[in-house]
Amino acid sequence: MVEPAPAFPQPDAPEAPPAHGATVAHIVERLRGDILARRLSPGARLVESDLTMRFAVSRGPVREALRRLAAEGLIEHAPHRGALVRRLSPREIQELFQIRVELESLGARLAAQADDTDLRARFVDAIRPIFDDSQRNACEYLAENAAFHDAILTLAGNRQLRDLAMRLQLPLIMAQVGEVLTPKVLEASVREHRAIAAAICERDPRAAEAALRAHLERAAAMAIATPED
Amino acid sequence: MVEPAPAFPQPDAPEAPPAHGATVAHIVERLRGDILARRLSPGARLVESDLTMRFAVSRGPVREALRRLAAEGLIEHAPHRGALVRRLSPREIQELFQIRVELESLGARLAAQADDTDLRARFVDAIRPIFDDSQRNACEYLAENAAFHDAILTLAGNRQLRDLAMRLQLPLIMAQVGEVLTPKVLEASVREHRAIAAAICERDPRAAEAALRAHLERAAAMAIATPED
DNA sequence: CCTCTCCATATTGTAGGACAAATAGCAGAG
DNA sequence: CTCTGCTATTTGTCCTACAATATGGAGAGG
Repeated sequence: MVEPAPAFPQPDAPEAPPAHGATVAHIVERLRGDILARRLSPGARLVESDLTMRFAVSRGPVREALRRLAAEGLIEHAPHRGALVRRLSPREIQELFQIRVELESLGARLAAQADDTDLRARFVDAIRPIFDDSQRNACEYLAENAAFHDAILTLAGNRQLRDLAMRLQLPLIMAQVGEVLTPKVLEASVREHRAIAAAICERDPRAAEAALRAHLERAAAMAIATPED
Repeated sequence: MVEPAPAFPQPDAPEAPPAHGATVAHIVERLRGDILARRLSPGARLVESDLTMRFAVSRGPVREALRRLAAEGLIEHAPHRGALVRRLSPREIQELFQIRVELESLGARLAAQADDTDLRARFVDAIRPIFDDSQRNACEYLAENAAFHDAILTLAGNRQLRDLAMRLQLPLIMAQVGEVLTPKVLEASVREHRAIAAAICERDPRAAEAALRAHLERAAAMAIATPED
């Protein structure tokens, strides 16, 4: 009784269930959204019976959804103890950033070397938002940031790399460190994005990699400097 | 009835089931072993009902095991079409090697910089087998190779990196390209391992990274040069 | 008064059966 | 020969039930 009821987003909204065969996917999406939007805070328990009621499905799909989220790294799962929303320690964040730097450096290099005219055109199109000069709030920035990094990896042309980067708890990290995103920080990030984009458009792999490394290393330093949530 | 029975490794051995709570893990291990040892060839179908009979468990654990293997990337899973043992295309292998190079380069760099005396001692101990001068067969080499690369990542001290590398279908790749491992190739690989180990022991990050890059790039070239299985 | 052991409860792990839905392969019509 | 429709296999989901385990509290003992 230490907790005043988990306070779920929608206690029992009708939740129009999707077509047959998409039940699990639906649950996964909902829960992922709740976790990344911090409607479910890190460390929160995910009890199967609660979820069966919330989504009006049986335990089977719920369990599968939890497994998938565990595979994505969004939740932790201990035998007989249930699932918890994952909480990243500063050390884990630091380690993940260290990996991300290498992965995205490779991506930037490959993107700068990409030859496909069509792909490059789509890249330019996808990153258009970063040239918008209006102020962004944290949420807008997170979306723009995700799209920008994804655009680079798409242009890079290494599908495995793109998949891997997406599955690397990057959203989780960003959600957890989202609080330090002051307007000044956001502005600096956007400027760095533009520098990276410029290097890629000019087909300068070294500059692109360097700019991306600088960008991520600054971000990592900031993220680690957030000991408490 | 177009198939003469999938010819499973052990059609219905007793399969002493482990303690409660370990059923899924048990199935996962068995199937993973079968896949990596190529007792289940790439493209083979994994039908749930067959597996329930083979392991004498219900569909629940089987489905969960398949999900976990899918998350590991060892099998592919399409809705209503079931699970197949994953088959890597040359392109995928190339892409994965490209990623692996970056990941392990980072690992080698970190390992060469590691300060922990105890960890270093354990590293030296773990890589002892690579200094054995006797001939290896392909299977022995694969085990030694896996242990060697794992030892580096352990010494590197970045747990996320180690986890990620292990879950990167590296074993699958090695199993799929295992056929090109002629004695001469093995010998060259072992020599390269020793060079990498030497650089790490001498705490020379640049040399360690360079040696590892060379090693993997040669391996990648060989792997891609294997169009057919 | 504090600590430790034991038990009741909540929750997960697994079984087994049932049915709907969707894919794939085959047969027959055009 | 190609296309259409059907059927069989397989998966997706649900339900119920029970075993096994962790958790937290009650009571005994120091």
